[in-house]
Amino acid sequence: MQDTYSISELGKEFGITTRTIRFYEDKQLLSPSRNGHRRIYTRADRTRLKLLLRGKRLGWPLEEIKTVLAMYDAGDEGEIQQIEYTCQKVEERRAQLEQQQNDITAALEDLASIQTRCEIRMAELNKQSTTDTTR
Amino acid sequence: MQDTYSISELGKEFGITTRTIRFYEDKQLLSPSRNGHRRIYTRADRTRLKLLLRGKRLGWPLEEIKTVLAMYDAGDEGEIQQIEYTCQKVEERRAQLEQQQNDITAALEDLASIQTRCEIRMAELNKQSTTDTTR
DNA sequence: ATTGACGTTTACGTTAACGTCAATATACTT
DNA sequence: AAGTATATTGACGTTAACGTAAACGTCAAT
Repeated sequence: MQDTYSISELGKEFGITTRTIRFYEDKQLLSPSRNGHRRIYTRADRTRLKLLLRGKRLGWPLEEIKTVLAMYDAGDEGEIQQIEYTCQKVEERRAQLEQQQNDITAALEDLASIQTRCEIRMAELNKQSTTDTTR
Repeated sequence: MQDTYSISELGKEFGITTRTIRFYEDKQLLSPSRNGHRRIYTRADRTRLKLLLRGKRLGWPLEEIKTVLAMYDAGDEGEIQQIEYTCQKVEERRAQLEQQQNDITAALEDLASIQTRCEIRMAELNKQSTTDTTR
């Protein structure tokens, strides 16, 4: 485990281009420190990117991912207003995640039924081929 | 439960614009019948749209949703090639869904921990306010 | 006969999320 | 000193997924 990473190292590790990483920075989702002009990513930066990509896999737009990342930062700081706002955002996100969970469950069930139909059809096809007049 | 639906009925029911529904048709995700020029949606069409929107909530691009919808249609028809292709697609999708499931589990855990931190911070703030010198 | 609600096609506009150069800098190696 | 690898910013291009607006058709109600 390294302490810091270059932009290309992170790109390789996560299978994304450096352009993409810079784009995320441009959109203020990342803010690495610099050594001169060069970007240096700490472990915290890397974790942030990891969370970002998880959001992507869940289909969230970057703006939404940004607010989620902000929740990580704002969870134990700031005044009442800020904390209550964070709490509310947490609840919203939880609701959406639960919706997604239900959607996934339903989708998996559908896939199972499609698979069953496939198997039945395969059996049919095998039957046909064994009694086939062309043999 | 109606037998058929107009485009605006479906739009209202699912909270999307008619433009969106027509766009999906243009992309060949739907293919309603017509009464003259007017589109008529059967229950099957409605189900298709419902599945489509579920895919959207899971963050799938329309092209991917299209192949998934094709799986529903191709599950019990066609020759070996076709069925095996469908089977393979089913597996791919299952893998992605399971990945998403894991991501959701992780995200929910993170939210829980953020919530805990929020509560701790709230307690701190309450403590401060009760012993506050400004009172 | 016209108004209003609903529908149609056609076409251009917009935003998000990058890709693709190009020109330049820096550092290490040979 | 020259080459190679890796980095930088800046600018323009691209694709997906619609939005928006124009111009028109149809039918029922006023």
